Amino acid sequence: MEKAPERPSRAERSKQAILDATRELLAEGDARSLTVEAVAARSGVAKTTIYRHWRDKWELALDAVMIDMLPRFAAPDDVGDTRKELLTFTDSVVRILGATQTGPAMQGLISEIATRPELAKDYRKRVVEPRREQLKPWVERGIARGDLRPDTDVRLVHELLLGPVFYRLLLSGGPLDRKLSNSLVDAVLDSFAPVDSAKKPKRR
Amino acid sequence: MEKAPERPSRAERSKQAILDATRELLAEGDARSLTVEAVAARSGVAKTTIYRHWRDKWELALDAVMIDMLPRFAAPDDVGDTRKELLTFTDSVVRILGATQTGPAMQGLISEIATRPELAKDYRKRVVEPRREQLKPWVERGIARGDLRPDTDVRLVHELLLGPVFYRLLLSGGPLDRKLSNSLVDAVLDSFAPVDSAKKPKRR
Amino acid sequence: MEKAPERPSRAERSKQAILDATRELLAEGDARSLTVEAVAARSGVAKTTIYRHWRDKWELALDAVMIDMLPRFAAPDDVGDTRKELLTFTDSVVRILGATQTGPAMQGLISEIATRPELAKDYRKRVVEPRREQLKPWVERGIARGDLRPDTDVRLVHELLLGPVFYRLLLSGGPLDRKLSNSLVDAVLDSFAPVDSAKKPKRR
Amino acid sequence: MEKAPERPSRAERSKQAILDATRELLAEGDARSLTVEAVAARSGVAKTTIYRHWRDKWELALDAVMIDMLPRFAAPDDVGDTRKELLTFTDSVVRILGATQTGPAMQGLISEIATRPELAKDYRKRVVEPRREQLKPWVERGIARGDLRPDTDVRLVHELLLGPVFYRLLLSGGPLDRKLSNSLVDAVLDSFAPVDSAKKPKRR
DNA sequence: GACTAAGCGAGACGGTACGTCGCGTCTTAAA
DNA sequence: TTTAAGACGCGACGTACCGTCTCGCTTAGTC
Repeated sequence: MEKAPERPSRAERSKQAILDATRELLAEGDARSLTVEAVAARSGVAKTTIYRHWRDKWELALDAVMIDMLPRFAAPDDVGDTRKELLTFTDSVVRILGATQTGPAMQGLISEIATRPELAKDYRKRVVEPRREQLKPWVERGIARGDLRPDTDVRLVHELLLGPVFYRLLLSGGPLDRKLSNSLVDAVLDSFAPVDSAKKPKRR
Repeated sequence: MEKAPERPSRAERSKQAILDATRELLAEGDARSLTVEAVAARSGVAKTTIYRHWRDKWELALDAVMIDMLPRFAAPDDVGDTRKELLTFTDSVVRILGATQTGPAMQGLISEIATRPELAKDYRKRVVEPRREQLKPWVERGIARGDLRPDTDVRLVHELLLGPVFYRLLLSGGPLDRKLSNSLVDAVLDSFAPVDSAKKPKRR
Repeated sequence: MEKAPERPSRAERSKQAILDATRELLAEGDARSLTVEAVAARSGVAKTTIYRHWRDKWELALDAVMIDMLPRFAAPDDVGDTRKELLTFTDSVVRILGATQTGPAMQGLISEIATRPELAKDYRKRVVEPRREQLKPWVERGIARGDLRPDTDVRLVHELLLGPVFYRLLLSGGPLDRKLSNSLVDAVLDSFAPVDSAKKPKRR
Repeated sequence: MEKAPERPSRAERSKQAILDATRELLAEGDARSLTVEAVAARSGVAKTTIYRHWRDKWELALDAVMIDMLPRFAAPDDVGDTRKELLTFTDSVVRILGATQTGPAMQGLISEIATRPELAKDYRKRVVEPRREQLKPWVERGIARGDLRPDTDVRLVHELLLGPVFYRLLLSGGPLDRKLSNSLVDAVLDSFAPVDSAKKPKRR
């Protein structure tokens, strides 16, 4: 006989409740003011249960942030236009950080990520590297199309596109908007343009 | 008769002792594990005295970090070579963050800077803006020499040069070295090269 | 099968440890020099735990003092002799204040009791009133026996017997001894003697 | 030529300002909440100056209280009526403690007086003993008039009259009013009435 | 009538304890 | 057996006042 439609286990259910509560709380304040006690209260779960699943509140916060962040990564579809593709990539990040609760959350979380090896490793594995891998086919198609130099370094492209975004989020306070994405993509396209590229007009 | 060489006031002396102790402690751990109590103990100063001069440990930490950071800013001397000049600018930052205690300190401090308006404002006024102002004459000379386009945006140059550095420091974990500075300067020079620049060989 | 002899709960155990430590410390100094931090250290309990059970050190001190004071109240047994009964009452107080650590403790505590309504209320409810109630049957028997006037005011008797004792403890510094109790009881017996009492010799 | 009317020295003037400010502050709160800093601010005097004249705030507070208390002692005039005389004595204390700021001040001060030998000594010398001396002629006249027994103990009379007053002020919280003074004087008169006194009606 | 040293205001300092917060652990009782 | 509920040990926080210590400026009193 068929099993009922997979009611999640008790453990799964409380895990979910915890993550939901965490995301709610992150949306209300920033990660710095997140409190395990508040998460427990909000989710109706005992503090003990939280610690059963996460080492501490930072790992929990990182997990919660990822839930909102990961699904927003743009898929590396081929739309036949390198600029458009890079813009899709860059702008998805700009919007996540600039227009959702993920921005403030990352602001509060970043010190923990930067200073704790486990968190840093986790973040790189789940975010930095996937995003780099995702960028790769786009860059490769750009090279194939003659929009980028054959020796274009994906890593550097990645850093030139996202570094300034985080710099604004964390330090300079500049606006995270479409203009930024555009400028960054332009800069990268110019920077890695083939040496012998026809002197076509460079700006949109 | 000559005056004695101006012994600093008591207030100045304890302020200095506090800042020194803070810098020592930052050098030993990161900013996250900095403790007002430890600063007091190390400096031989009462906790109260620390709170008399700084709102909280983060403002203290920021001040202490600046002491090490600000004097390291390269002076915008004219050496007649735009690449060299931009490299001086970029590399000074890379070295401060990559080879001194300022790197770890900033890692622990950044969440506070990013989330607290007063700290953010202070940081921008004392670091971001001066650095941008400092970059301006270099960029202007680059334009004058025909190495950069006349419409080159100093702000964007600033962000393209430093954003990736912080991205490595905080998230991607990539190396902060001479190679990075070089790549960034190359990218910027290519990106903002005049449209009609002679097709001289682009790399060193 | 028999249950084990009810090991007290953790909460009870730490409460007890706190009270014990407090009583020890009160015995060593007076209530004014009592420190929550010292109580915590002595009892091996966290400061927080103390504040979980008592608003502040004064409520704790009062509780601790009561532990030593309350069980010493003499029971209002009928021994057939009004003088003896009143003496028992008075002397129990004189001895508690004069010969145990309760005296010094009360000296340090009294300002708080006198100035803080909650403490005052607590003290009256737990000490003043019970003691007055306790005195009542003795006075009533005294009236029945013809040793006291029928309109003898228990409250006033109470105050005449104890007021001078506290006055010595707190202000005049006179000795708290058997002689005092005797004098006070004599005074009260004379004061409230029936108008028509036979002119029996008035002193012992 | 005549000297101007003796302008007090600077030291005297600031001493006075300090005492005035202290009395004002005592009138606003109780002695427990008195702070040296507030006294300095209110009197426009430096903290140092306060400590030049008083060991600590308690000695200052005691001095300030005495200023209000001492002049209120009733003079032991002979009005030809023992009851009236004792009532004058008792009621002056009841009114000082019950109707002026001296009551609350004493409540906050008493623990210091009781626990610190210097303060206790000072208080006894300036208040307890003078008051006892003052009571003496009244008692003696009472004996001479046949209202009191020849062996009447002034000290005990003193304690029976004032002990209950302080007991109410500090612990029982009963009213400090004319009724109390009356009851106490009655009790004392009855208590120390000559053995062979005519059985005159005992109450007013 | 100017000079000088004591006394003063202002206010920072070292210090003790306060009462609070949030962490991560441990206990207890119920489901 | 796993969980919710919640007390606990701990470490640091930022605050309040204490009593002390400079530091110039005033202010009497002395030459």
